[in-house]
Amino acid sequence: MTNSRGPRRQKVTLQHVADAANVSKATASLALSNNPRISEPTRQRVLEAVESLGYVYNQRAASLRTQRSYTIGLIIKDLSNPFNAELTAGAESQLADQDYSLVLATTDDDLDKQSRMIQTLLERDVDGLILAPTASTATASLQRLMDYCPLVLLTPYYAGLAADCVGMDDEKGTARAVEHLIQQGHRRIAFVGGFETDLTRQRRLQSYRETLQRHNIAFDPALRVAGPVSRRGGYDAVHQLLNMPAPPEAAYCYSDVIAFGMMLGLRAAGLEAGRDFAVIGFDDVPEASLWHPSLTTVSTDPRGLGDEAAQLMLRRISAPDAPIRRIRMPSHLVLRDSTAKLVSRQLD
Amino acid sequence: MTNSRGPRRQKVTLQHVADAANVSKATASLALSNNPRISEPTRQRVLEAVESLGYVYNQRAASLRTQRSYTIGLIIKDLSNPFNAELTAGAESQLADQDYSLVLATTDDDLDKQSRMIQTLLERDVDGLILAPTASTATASLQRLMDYCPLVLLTPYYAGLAADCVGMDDEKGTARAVEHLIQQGHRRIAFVGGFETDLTRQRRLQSYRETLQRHNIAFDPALRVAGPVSRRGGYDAVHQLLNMPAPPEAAYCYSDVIAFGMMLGLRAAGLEAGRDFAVIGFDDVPEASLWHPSLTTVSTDPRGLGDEAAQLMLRRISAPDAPIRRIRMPSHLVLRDSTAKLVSRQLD
DNA sequence: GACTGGTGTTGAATCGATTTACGTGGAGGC
DNA sequence: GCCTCCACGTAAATCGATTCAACACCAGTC
Repeated sequence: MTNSRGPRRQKVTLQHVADAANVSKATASLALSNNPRISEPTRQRVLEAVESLGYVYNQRAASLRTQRSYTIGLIIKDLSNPFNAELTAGAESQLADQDYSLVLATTDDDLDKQSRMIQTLLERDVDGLILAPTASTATASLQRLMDYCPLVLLTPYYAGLAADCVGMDDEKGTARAVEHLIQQGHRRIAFVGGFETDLTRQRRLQSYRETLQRHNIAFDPALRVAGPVSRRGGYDAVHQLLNMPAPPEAAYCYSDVIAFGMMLGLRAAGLEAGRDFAVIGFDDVPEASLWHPSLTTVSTDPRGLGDEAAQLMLRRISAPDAPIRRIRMPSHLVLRDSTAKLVSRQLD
Repeated sequence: MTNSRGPRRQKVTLQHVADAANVSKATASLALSNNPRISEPTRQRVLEAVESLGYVYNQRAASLRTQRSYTIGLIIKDLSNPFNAELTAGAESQLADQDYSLVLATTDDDLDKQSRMIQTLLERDVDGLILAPTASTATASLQRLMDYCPLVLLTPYYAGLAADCVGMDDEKGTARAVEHLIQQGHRRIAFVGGFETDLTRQRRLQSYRETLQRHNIAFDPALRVAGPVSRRGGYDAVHQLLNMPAPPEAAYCYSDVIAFGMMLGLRAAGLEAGRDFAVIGFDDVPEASLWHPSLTTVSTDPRGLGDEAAQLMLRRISAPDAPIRRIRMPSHLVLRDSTAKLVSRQLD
C-alpha cells in the first residue's frame, strides 16, 4: 500500500480529447458546446473520448478567453450571524441554479479587512460582487469599485451612489413596531442598541423619530441608548433606562439579541417583559419564538434577501446598462408575549 | 446623468503596466513578485505604473500557468443549519489567512446535486475540495475524485477510503450522554431520530448500544425510533414511545432540534422534560440554553471543525504525499435542566 | 469542365499571466 | 586589449480553452 494521496492522474486537456477522437482541438471545443456546424457522428466520437479519458472542462482556462468566470463574490460581515447565513444560503442557491459559483469572504465589520477581501475577489476575477458594506466605507471607494465589476449592495440604498441595492425595509418595520407600542398606550418608548456609525441603525432611528412625531410624541434623546449588538448590550441598557427620573415603559430594540439581553436585565430588576415592560426586537431569529416570554419582533426574510441580491446581480450582468434598481424587502411585525398587554387589550 | 452601470473601465493588463513603466511584460511580472534580479529603481517604476493605472492582478490568468488557483471548494449540505454555518465560518477564516478563497456549494443532502456540485467545482479548478458527503455516496466515486484533486472529508472516517478526515467524536459524546442517563438510574433509554442511511447516526447508534452493553443493559430495538431530523420528528416520536407497553423514561436524541420536538411532545402529553422524563440532545445549538427547560446536550465546536478541515487541506496541498490524517474533534456533555433530576440527586 | 454553395473541419490568433534561456553593457582581472 | 563575469532585462514559449477566417470536399448547375 502506498502513501501517495495527491492527485496522481495527470490533467487531461481538450487536446488529449481531440487526439483521442481524431479531430482538431477546435472541433472538440465546438462539439462540446453543441455547435450545429459539427456533425453528429463527430460529436459522438468527441463525447466518447471525454468519457473514456475522464476529461473535466477547465472553466478557468476558458474564462481567460471568454472573459466570464461564472463566479460571484459575496462579502458579508460574519457568517455566525444566522441572518447572514440565511442570506448566503439564498444567494448560493440562486446562483447555483444559473451555474454560477459563489466565492465567500467575510470582513468581521473591519474596514481594512473589507478592502483586502475586495482586492482578493477582484484578483480572482469574479463577474460581480455582492457586498454588505461595513459602517464607514467611503462612497468614493465604492464608486471606484464599480469601474471594476458589477456591484450589488446589501443595503436599501447608499447615499450618493448609483448602485443596485437590496435591503430590508427598516423604515416600515420600525414604524409598525413603534406604532404597535403607541397603540398599547405607551408614550415613553426607548430605542436601544447599536452604534451611531451603523447605517442600518441610523435608518431605524430616523423612522422611530418620525413615527413618534406623527403621533405627537416628543423625541427624548435620553431614551436613545447606544451599545453593542449583543445580549450584554441589552442587559446593560436596562440599568441605564430604569435609573432615569422618568423611566420608559417600553423599548424598541435594534435587534433581537439586544432584546434578549434586555429581557434578562429586566428580570434581574424584578420586572417581566410583556407584563411590566414591553419589548420588541428586530430580525425574528429562531430563538425569538423559543424565548420565554416569546419575543414580539419585526420579521424579515434573510433568505429572500440573498435570493434577490443574486438575481439583481445576474440581471446586471446580462444587462449592464439597465437602470439601477433598489429593492426593499418587506418586513412584518410578529406579535408574541413580550408585548402581551397589547394582545389582551385587543382581545377585550 | 447617465444610466450606464456596467464597468466602464477597460481592463488594465500587465502589458499596459509594462508599457507605462517602459519595461517588458516579463520585467513587470518579475518586479511584482519581488524577484531580486530586478533593480530597485525599475521595481519602483513598475509599482508606480500599477498605482496610476489601477492595475489589478489577474490570479485567474496566472493560475493557468502556475497550476494553482488559490481556491478551495467547500461542499456542505445546508447553510441554514447553524452547525454548518459555523463550520463554514471557521474554514473561510483559516483559508483567508493563507490567501485562499472559499467557493461554497450546497447539496441539500441530495446525491445528484452533490455530483453536480463536485463537477462544477472541479471545472472551476479548485486546488482542493472539502466535502461533507451525503448519506449514500459511493466509496468508488470518492476514490475517483481523489485522482482529480486533494480531498478532505467532513466525517471522522470513511470506510475503505484512505482520505484525510475530520469529524466530531460521535462515539465518546454519545457514551457520555448515555452514561449520564444510566447514572441517573434510567434503564429504558430511547434513541430518537435520524434515518438509517445517515452515517453519523450509525456511529452514534452503535456507541449507544455498546454503552448500554457495558452497563449490562439489554438493547431493545423498540426503543430505537427513526425519523426526520426536525422538531416534528421529535414530536411524533414521543407518541410512539409513550404508547409502548413499557415506555422509556429517558431519551438520547440524535440532534438538538429533535430534542426540542420531543420536549414539546412531552408537554402535550402532560409530561415535563427534566422532571418526568430526561432528554439529551446533540450539537448544543444556541437555542439549547434558551429553551425552557434548558437542554442537556453534547457540545461540539463546529467552528473548530471548519478550522481543522481547512488546515488539513492546506497541509495536504503543501505535502501531497504525507500520510493521511483522521482527526476527531472532542465533544463534551453540557448539563442543563432537561436532565435536572440527576443534578439534584448529585447535589443530595 | 468550370463555377457556385453548402457542409464540416481546422490552423492560428487570442485571453493575461509566468518562467526559462538568452542578450547586452560595463566593471574588473591579467 | 581581450576575456570573464555579473547584474539587469527581455523574447518567446507556455498554460487550456475559444473563435474566426480559411479550406477541403462534394453535389448540383449550366
